[in-house]
Amino acid sequence: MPDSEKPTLLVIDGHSLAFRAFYALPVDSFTTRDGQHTNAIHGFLSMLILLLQNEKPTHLAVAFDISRFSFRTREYPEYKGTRGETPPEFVGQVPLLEEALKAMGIQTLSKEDFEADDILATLATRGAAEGYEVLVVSGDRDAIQMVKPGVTLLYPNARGVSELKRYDRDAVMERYGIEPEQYPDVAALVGETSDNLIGIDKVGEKTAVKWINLYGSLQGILDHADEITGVVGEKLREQKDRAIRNRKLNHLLTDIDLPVGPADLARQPMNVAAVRDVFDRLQFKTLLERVLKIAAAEGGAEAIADSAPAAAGIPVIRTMVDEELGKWLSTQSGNGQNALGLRVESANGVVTGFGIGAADETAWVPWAAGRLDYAALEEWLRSDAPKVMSGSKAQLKIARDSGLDINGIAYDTILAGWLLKPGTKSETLASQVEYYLGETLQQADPNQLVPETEPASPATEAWYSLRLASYLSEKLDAGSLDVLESIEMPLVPVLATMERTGITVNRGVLGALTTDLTAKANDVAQRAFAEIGREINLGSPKQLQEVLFDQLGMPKTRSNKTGFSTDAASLADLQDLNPHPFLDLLLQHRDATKLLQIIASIDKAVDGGGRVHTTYEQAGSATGRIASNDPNLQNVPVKTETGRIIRSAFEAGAEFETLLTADYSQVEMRIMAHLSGDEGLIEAFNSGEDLHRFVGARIFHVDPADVTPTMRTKVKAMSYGLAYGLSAFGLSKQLRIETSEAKELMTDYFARFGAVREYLQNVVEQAKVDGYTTTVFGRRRPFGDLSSSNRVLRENAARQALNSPIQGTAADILKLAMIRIDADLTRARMGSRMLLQVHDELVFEVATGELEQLSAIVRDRMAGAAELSVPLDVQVGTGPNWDAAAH
DNA sequence: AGCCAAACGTA
DNA sequence: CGTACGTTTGGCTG
Repeated sequence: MPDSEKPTLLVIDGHSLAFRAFYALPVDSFTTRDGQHTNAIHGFLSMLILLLQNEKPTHLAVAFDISRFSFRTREYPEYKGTRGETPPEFVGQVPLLEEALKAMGIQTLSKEDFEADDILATLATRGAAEGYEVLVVSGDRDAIQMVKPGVTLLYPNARGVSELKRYDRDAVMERYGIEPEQYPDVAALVGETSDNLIGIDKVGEKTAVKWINLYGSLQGILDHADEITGVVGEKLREQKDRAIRNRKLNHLLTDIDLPVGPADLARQPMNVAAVRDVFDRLQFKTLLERVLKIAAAEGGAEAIADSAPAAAGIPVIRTMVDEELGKWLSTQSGNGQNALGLRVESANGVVTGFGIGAADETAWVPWAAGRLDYAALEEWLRSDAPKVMSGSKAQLKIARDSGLDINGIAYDTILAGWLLKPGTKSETLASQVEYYLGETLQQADPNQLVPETEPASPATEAWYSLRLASYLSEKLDAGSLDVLESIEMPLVPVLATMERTGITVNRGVLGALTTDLTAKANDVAQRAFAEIGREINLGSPKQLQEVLFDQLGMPKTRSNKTGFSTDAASLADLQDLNPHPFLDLLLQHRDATKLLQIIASIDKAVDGGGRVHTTYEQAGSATGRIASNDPNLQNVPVKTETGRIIRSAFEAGAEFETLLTADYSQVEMRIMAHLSGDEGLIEAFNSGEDLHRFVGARIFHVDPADVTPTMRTKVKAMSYGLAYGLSAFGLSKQLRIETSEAKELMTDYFARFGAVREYLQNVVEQAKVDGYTTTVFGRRRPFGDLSSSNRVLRENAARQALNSPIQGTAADILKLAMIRIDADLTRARMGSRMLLQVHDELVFEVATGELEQLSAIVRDRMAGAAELSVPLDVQVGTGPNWDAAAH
């Protein structure tokens, strides 16, 4: 059999290669935003990808050492003893690497008490005997002994892992002048510093090779030790035990017991979704593409073969209307008792049909406005008969745009998947089918005019939604399921209504402000240029760095990836240390351009009716909050005078009496009081006194009336910071006070409100045990890094963990309030409408004559959304615009 | 064109 | 060395 037709078995020493990569690539350039180091993973994977492309292995495995201890260290405790502690930056990367390999369908092997090289040697021996072309990848020189006909060693050169040198028998002969199997004899004589194996003094590679060629083997040399003259001969006779010991230790075992043999290592198809998931987390953009290309190339035939049985499992699609459909619907749904999958299909925002999925049958219902034979369908859609969807809010909006309302949306697989894994970016139906069911949902390729494969029918999509729902419900714990059913699902139609309603924006106000700010920005820019004698792009941090640190020679600020920071805090520091008019002008320019940018993003979103419609991302945040985008109406300026002018452009619609805003005051602090049970804090909220004044009085031992504004500022910053895991250092930075004073402030705080500290510590401890945190309502957020050996990762995770129950509970509370307010508005058939949600605030449009009624409902529902050990305080304000309605 | 980092707006 | 987001910009990469 010619070589090209032999199966190729590729076996890799995972640790040695990853370790090489770790030292070959700079740690700093390979770090995720979260602080996870990835250089070893990156180096390893890029090498692996090259190997997959170039060698096209049919069989593949990566072997890892389990620990640094093996039968060799038992025999000789000093073995590898010179190696210092493995750097923690490296250790943390190995599990992630293993995860990536698993996603790529690559088997990893390890065996207690043995080293990876023993696994490789065993597999190489068996592979060669079974007719494989074996490629061994290892950075350990001992691996040379594995080389023989059918076994080639790929050895990384000094420059890292990007280039591998091929050692077959001839290459070993050429490089070392001996047969591969003689290499351990040479190494035994010379010694191996990296393994802490000392050789014979005065014997180097040259001498050892000469002897081997003379006497054939180490044994031969020892047998003829008397014939060797000179000092080396003496040393050999004196120290021959070393060589014997070394030879014993560097012999790789070729017959260890492994659970798998070469044949079991056949390449497996990649789990594309899992690959995406891991690579996304590692922030490997280019590598992901290269891997996906390989997956497509090699998985093509297999993937189709794999999906064939699944495809056969997809029920036949029936196309029905009217009476026939009515009968089918009532049968399949058990008269509205059983959930059916539903998919609203649309083109250019207009409904074109509905896919409906039952357990074993699916239906496609084409739809066109105004036709009469859809009575049964419309009745079912409108009814409370349960429906399972994927991405229901967008579909609901489109249906409503076409005059069809949908009730009974009981389950959304996207929201369920998010509750299972909050913090990962939100999924699509196709990605869920792939990830959870391991099947492929054919999708329309927007880049191809004539698609290669027919996209799945909406009926099939509906059927998949139904299957996913039962799968995901199994996976979700009771608390998360309760959050899904009692919070997230009821919120869907509420958000859909808010989005469709939008809010009126006065473009005149925005236009006038744009004119002013543009003039201001230009003026400030010109004056800034005059200060530095040249024109630069003030929006370019890079150019600013040149001006500040090179041209003006200012002291260096805190460093970031591109050099030194020019953010507002750094510029303020510079203004203190090295006052210069340019700094203030720059800040003014930043301010003006930022506002202009926000205005522009709002302005371009205004529709023909003068309203702006944001889109709420319900499955976007890790804590349970809702996000707003396109445009983001949750970051409209409010803190500055000019910012408030922007807010004043948001007005009540022409037919409405006024805007009403309602927000929770200090909701997160109240939740902290509740969760910690701190009696001091609870008393603070029950006393009716201003919170920060109350706390300040306790900390500084003065009467509430004597709390100065400075004291109050400090207390306020600290109180809020606590819920974020603020350190004394961070507090000192923010308040621009000495670290010692900040430390004292915190000590004094905890002396008075000790249960708060206890609670915060406890949250992290509990999360470490459970692997997740929980809100008051049962929403979970998983944490994996709380026990990480990487300090940055661990401490980041701890801060997130202590904040999540607080922020998440606040999110749950407002969501519940929204659901109940919406229900009240509907029940009372009111004309007033809920427009915006900004985390702890709601904005309403008040219909004429409804102000009192609405105000009462909003107060009642917001204050009553949760029963905490402290009251929920709601502030309500009204006015013609968002600014005026604030209080 | 697409992606990243920086910067900054909100709660 | 403070949580959670989204958007824009400049600048680099392909």
